[in-house]
Amino acid sequence: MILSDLRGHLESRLRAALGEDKSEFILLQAPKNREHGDLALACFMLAKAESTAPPKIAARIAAEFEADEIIEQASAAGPFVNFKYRRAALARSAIEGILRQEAPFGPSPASGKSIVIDFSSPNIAKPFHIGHMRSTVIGAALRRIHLYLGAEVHGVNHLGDWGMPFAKMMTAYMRWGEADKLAEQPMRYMFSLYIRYGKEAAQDPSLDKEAAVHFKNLETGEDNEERKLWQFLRDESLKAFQGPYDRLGVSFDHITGESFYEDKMAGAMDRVIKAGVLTESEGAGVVDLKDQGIKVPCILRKSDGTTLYHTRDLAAAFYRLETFAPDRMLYVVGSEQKLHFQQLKAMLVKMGEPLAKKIEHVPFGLILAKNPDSGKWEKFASRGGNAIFLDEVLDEAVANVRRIIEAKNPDLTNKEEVAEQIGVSAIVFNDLKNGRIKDVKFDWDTMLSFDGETGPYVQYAYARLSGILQKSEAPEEVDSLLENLDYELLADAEDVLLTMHEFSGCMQRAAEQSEPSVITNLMIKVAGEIHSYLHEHHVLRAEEATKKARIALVAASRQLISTGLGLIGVAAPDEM
RNA sequence: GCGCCCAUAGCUCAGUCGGAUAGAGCACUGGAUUUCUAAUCCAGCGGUCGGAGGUUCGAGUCCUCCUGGGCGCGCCA
Repeated sequence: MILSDLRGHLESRLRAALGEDKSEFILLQAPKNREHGDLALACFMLAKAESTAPPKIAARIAAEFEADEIIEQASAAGPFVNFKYRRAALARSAIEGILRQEAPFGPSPASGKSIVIDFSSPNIAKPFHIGHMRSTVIGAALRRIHLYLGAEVHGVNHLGDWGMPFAKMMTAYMRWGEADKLAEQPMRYMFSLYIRYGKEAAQDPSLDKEAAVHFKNLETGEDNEERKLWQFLRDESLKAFQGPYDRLGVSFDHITGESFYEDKMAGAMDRVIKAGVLTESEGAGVVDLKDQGIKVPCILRKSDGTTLYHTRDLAAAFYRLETFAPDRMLYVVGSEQKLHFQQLKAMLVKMGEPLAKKIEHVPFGLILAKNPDSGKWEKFASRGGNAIFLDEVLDEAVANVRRIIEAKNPDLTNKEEVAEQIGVSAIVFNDLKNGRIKDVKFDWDTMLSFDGETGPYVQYAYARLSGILQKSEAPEEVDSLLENLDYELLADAEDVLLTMHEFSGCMQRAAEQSEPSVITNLMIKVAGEIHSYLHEHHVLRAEEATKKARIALVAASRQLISTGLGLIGVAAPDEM
């Protein structure tokens, strides 16, 4: 049994030394300046609790602290106590933990937690454009992160396959559509009809009324024309979406769109009525939320009797609660829909449903395009037809990678495969690099730049490590790799090792805050430290014992980067 | 008008529960390669953390107000 959790070890020692009642004041933090130490305890709060001066407490804790097999020393510096790990313990815990794939470096055993993640959720009969990417890659990353942490995860693609947007498509087709063109290229053809609808509906409001009728027919009819068209377009859309999903390496546990709840909405409405919160307003069925601090009521039934987004989300929430018994229900949906989820939660609170507490909206920023005339960043308007299709972006990135490969590594064997991996990854990585709430400024130069903090930068570190490992002819088997290893010889790798130890905390934070960028940034940091280390320390030319130790370090770094990139959905080719 | 989000280096962004001297990348300048892959590394340049108050031993981080930008605000999703 190895001890991977060095911080936990120090924490429990301090709790034992200071008393359990002080445990809330034991806040360990890595000093910004690593020269101070590996972990620091700020004594301000302890000092307050004992009403003495912080430096005094710090001095006392440092003096009374006895070194052990993990902690080499504790030293007071003003109001701080700085702790330093033994370098061998630091190296051993990270390298063995990673190579043996023991939690927290490896996958955790089943936690018993169940988590539903609603993500991607594109509207059917529309092309998969750049705007759909964020929910898709953020949600997919969260799904993998929670799986790694041992949760039972239900990733749901809540397709927009019901309601008015689809009714509008239908209206356009029924007015202007031609069957043979639809059969030829369904998605492209429907998109052109959709743009036409947008233009004509702006002039002629009767189109929307017509759409409402079609929706009513769809929702009430059984085997009518609307239903057949709906089935056809849904099937075609799913086929078409598989392309981007495959390229992005995204998978779902359930593909259940809004239509899935068609027969579950009546039950949900019954619960609303039973809870006594449904009222009539201008012919519609609404739940007033003023007492919940929300001015806008929630409409569940339109005056023509048809359902809405809220009705389906309510039915979906009940269904998921009963089917998956989740601890958390995450909705990876753009920040512009914040009010919607506030209303959904408020409505459930008003109904007295504890389910409300489980619902978490995971909002993210918009993708903005630079207006060439004004120079301002603006939202992409898909209706205006200036949407950028995801395939277009990925193709462009891949083409750029091809050029770079020809320039830098023309002898690479599987160029096309690697170009696809690196190109697609660069786009995904770029999306998951910044905090999800930030708007993404879509800029071709940034998107296609592969220097510095980018996917290829991390992949390059991985490829270098792979190359060294291959040339080393080291055994693949972990036990022999670690046999008779002198960890003292890795004291010069302390920066890499300390960063490796951040993995566990980053995973927790990424999961709790639904923030995959934490992992992305850790990978940049690990890759940077590896690049620096390899520059200054030769592995294969080192003296035998040192070489053995460094090979283990290389193998562990490679494994950790592989894990991290895997979690955010970025490929790790061995050569590039 | 009301509500929510954002504002940190020229640009794009990190900054963990409030803790020591605010960090990266890009761009720019200079340097490193008979190489385990230079898609790399090292150094330099660059800051009124949007502004003003407040809380605190301590604020980029918390509170209030203001400014600028974005998003949203009943039968769309």
